[in-house]
Amino acid sequence: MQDCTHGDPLCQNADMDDRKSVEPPHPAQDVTEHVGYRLKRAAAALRGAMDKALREHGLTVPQYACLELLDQQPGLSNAELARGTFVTRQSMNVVLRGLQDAGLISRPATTDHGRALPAHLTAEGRGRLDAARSTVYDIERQMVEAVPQRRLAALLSDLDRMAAALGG
Amino acid sequence: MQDCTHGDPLCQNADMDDRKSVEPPHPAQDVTEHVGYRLKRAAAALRGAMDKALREHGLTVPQYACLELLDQQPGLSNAELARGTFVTRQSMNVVLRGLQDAGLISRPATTDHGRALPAHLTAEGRGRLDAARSTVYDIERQMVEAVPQRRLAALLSDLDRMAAALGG
DNA sequence: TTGCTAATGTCAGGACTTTGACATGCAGGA
DNA sequence: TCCTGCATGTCAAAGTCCTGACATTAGCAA
Repeated sequence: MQDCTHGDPLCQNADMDDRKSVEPPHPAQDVTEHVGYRLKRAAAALRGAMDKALREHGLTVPQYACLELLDQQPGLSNAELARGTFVTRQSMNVVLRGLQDAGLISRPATTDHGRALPAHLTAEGRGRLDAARSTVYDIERQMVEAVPQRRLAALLSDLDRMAAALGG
Repeated sequence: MQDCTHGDPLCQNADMDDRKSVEPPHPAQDVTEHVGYRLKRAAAALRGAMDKALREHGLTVPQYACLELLDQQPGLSNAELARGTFVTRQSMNVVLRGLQDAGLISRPATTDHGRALPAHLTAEGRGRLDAARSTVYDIERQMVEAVPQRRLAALLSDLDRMAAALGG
């Protein structure tokens, strides 16, 4: 059977089989067995890999996420981008200013209707995104290939279910 | 911004390698379809829920994770706790200092062998942990109950596989 | 012994993110 | 009309986290 896949000295339990048979409502005795811990671990691994890969392109993870969202849905506002990348409006505001200063996106100073300022990719921004996208997609492929293909859809669904259950 | 509701399992495409397949509304690749996006979303939801719940107990998420780890494995050092919570030694150092100032953990100023300083929960720290644990476990239960029980083990395994594939 | 490597704790600086707050603009009903 | 509620953009302050760097210590090999 599978052993402790996380290679740190923090997994000292030898009774994984017992726990699996008693998995219902009661939580496990070992935090490293908890769903939250695994989720955090996977997310941290993804974040770290993306961080390293994007640094070579002069982008941070939130910046890349912002560019990717703007590429698919041009004209998104600051608040919309914030919701799409799971950060606050204030954080996204900083990100947008950085991208704007770098000339990767453009935003009108004013608008004739409402307060939302639609952002758009510049030519340079699109180029930077295209360059960075390949490395990010490589990372994504590594993740996808690590899980059995027949379970991928279920995995995506379960991730969504968990997020929805927590009001994500 | 339109939200693509992927909560239903109908959103599964049989061929994983062909990313640009079905999905009537959006013909091309949609970032919200990517594993990384879903993972980030679920992790963000968990983080937010834990953040809100722990604030009532005067703890941050890293602080709680640190206490939980120390409860199960007393005597862990700063570096070991950092690895266990997926942050750097420096970040964990800050967390430990905060917990120490709050009187929730204790750490010797020196050691006779090596440099690692073993940390231990104080009585107050254990009490605070016990109080916070119930709310965190409630959140965890919400997550677990959102996914079909027969898929839970596979979900945990797949999360580990993805993390391992990225060198987590 | 001596030197090298790896791991640890710590400091400094910067980058990122959050909470809190305030002002602006639109849509609804009294 | 007014005005209340809601969403948005922005500023300020604090907290959090990271990268880079340095000194200390144990373990191992020549």
